[in-house]
Amino acid sequence: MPTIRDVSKLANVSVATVSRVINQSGYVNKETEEKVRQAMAVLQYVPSGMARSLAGKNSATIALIVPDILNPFFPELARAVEAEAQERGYTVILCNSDYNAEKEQNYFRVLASRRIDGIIIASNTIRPDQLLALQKQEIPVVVIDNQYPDLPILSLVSKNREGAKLAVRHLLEQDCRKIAHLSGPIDVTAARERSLGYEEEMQERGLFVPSLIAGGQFQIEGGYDAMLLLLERHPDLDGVFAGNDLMAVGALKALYKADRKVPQQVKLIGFDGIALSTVVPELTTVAQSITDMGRQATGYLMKMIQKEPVTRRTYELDVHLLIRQTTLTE
Amino acid sequence: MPTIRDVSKLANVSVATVSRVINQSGYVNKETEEKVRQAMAVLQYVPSGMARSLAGKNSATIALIVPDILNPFFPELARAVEAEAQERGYTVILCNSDYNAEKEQNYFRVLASRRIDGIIIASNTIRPDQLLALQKQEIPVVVIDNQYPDLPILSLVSKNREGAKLAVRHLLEQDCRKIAHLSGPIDVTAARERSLGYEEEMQERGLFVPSLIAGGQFQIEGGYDAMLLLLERHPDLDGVFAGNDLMAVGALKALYKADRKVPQQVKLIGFDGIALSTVVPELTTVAQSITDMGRQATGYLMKMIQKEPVTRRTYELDVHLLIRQTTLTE
DNA sequence: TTGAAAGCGGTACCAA
DNA sequence: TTGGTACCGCTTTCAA
Repeated sequence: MPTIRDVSKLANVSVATVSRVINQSGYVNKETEEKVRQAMAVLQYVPSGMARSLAGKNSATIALIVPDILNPFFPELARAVEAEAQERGYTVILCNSDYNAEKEQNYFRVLASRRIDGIIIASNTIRPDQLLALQKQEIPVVVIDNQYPDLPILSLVSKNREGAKLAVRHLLEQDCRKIAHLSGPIDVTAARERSLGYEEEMQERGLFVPSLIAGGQFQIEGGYDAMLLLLERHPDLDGVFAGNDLMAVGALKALYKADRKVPQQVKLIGFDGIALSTVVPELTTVAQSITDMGRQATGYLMKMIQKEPVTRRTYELDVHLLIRQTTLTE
Repeated sequence: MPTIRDVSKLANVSVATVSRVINQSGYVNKETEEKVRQAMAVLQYVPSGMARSLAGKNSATIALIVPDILNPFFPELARAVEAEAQERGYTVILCNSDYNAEKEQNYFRVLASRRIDGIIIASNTIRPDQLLALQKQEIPVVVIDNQYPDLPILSLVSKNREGAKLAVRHLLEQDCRKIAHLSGPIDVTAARERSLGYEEEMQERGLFVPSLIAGGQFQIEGGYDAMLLLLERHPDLDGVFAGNDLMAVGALKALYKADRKVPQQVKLIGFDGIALSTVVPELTTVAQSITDMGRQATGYLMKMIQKEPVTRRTYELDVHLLIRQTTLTE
């Protein structure tokens, strides 16, 4: 691979000059610049990103840490982050922690050694003090799907509570009265918020019964098991609000197995709006703007990296009801 | 951030010595080593990966290029690649090309500038000459899901043709006689192979009719549209072999819309074995060992990176039938 | 407007 | 066993 020196020799100028034309910095004579560009073209020269980072300051690389790349929510997020980053000349390192705190720790070591410019974290295993530690090391961090109200941490979350209320209200409008809830892991903020939204809305109408709630992982399995449990407890339930779409799919399977017709006997609504939710029958869901979330997260991170002023607080994104087949009795 | 020099001062040794203990290379006195380790711990020293790469030779980074991160096949693949790479101390850069040749070209520039150690490519937009060019630049490449029989390119593919035959035979055993096929994009090797398998198997029994084939993208939409088309052409079809699981899901939706009962009236089988295929009803499919594929690809790549001898040819992976609900009349 | 040279944080060869 | 030091490829003063 040709180096900057090769170019400088071929163009008969100093490396400093070549560097200037590469970076469009400082004064360079038009003709000189042309000579240099010629030389670069001839040699097919591509500057070494590593050397640049070492000499300069930034690595033009950010990391995205997700807890479960198999959950379609995260590929969608990754896609948006990656697209936005690429447009700004940044490269994304994908870190999949598999909900494993140890793997996550390992990532932090690796990322530190790479002098990453910033991190987007969508993981619930992480503790706030770790985030603060990163910031003290001057590493900008944006958190997704988790919030720390009293800490100077920039985070992006959907209006989970509000979305849950939308969901419950929609079920009520469809004449459901015995509405169950499949809640996600309590240590996940989003899951808690959604459960709270459900609870508040049900309380308000005097419909709340604790045994209508069953918990599980944010996965198909978790939804399946929880649904089966609820059907046992309340064979007459007529509506289900699942903590996320994956759980809703699990619930769908359980309902199918238990011979409940969806939506005729039981109406079902999920949360997330992942593409997969267009199964048969298509899932009604509370959709998050996953792409917006990814793009915005990347945008905020870039601002922090460029030391532009950003308020480190929680930003909330709108959600909207996506009414499809599982709640409609046509 | 502390540097190797900070450590050397604190430990009262030279940077060379510190470097030796970091890399466990050369002779170092036990006690000296201990001193150095102490110093590293005190300073919380983490060597700069960039500097190491610049001075040494490799970047300990590989890239994974996928055409569509939203297709669950690829997150599964990415997960495996990432896991295997991490175990070997490598970092993975994820590149999502969205089936866009231009984006892909851009990636090549970026990756070259980063002096990536190797690339795993699961993209059909790429041309063999580009792969050869990479190899000429000493950049090891492993291709997934595409093959170049006459070129010295290491590639990993599932036994697509054989899998297709398995699928068709299974449908035949379930008494299907009018079996349609939703084929993927012809420029994707895997899609072609699967179509060929279907064709051969049908020909052999004198069941082949060209109009039983309809093509589309390897996505839900593509399957949906193709299925609708086929139903129009052959309202009496009783079996469907979809080019991949996503298309099968689309087909499921179309069949549902057309009021065909699956599996009672029409039996359906997909290809891939992605987790999502456990929708309702659960999809029978020809499963690839996606995780194996990812791990093996990474393994071969590592061998090439370490200049171990590897035969650059096409390696085929077994597939197996995963019989679930869409082909079973209980 | 251009060039010389001092780093950036390591590695590795050669002496001591 | 250890240390001195010349790079790796690029950026960035500082002078010319």
